[in-house]
Amino acid sequence: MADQGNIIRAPDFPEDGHEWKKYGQKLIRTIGKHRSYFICQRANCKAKKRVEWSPLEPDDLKVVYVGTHTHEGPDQAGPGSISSVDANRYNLLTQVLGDGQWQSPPDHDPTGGQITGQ
DNA sequence: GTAGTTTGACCAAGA
DNA sequence: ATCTTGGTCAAACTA
Repeated sequence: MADQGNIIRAPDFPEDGHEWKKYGQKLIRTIGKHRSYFICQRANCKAKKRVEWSPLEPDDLKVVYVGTHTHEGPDQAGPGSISSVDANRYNLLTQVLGDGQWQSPPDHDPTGGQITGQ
């Protein structure tokens, strides 16, 4: 079909190497951006991913990982090696795609029980 | 025929 | 008690 340049569509999201299944998309009015919902299709993997981007600035991509991959990376996928949890032991990861700029952290704990790395 | 994707509607929580 | 938003599920369509 001729791409209707009018309808907003998810831009080319960066490949994480994992298999994500899109299960929903919504426009968040509070931030005025679109948000797509993805879930890892890997068995035993309950990791979820959210991608939000500005309808007018597809360059501002923000990928938010929720949950953790119970399986190793896309290269190993070892069911018996759940050591990956050691790297993803936290439940929320936020990455900014594009310019690598964070919109504006409300000022959470910079090192309080967050991803302090250790 | 399968897989993946899309849209709409429903539900729940919070203010 | 009401309204709005966010999140998820199901069904349908296309490639």
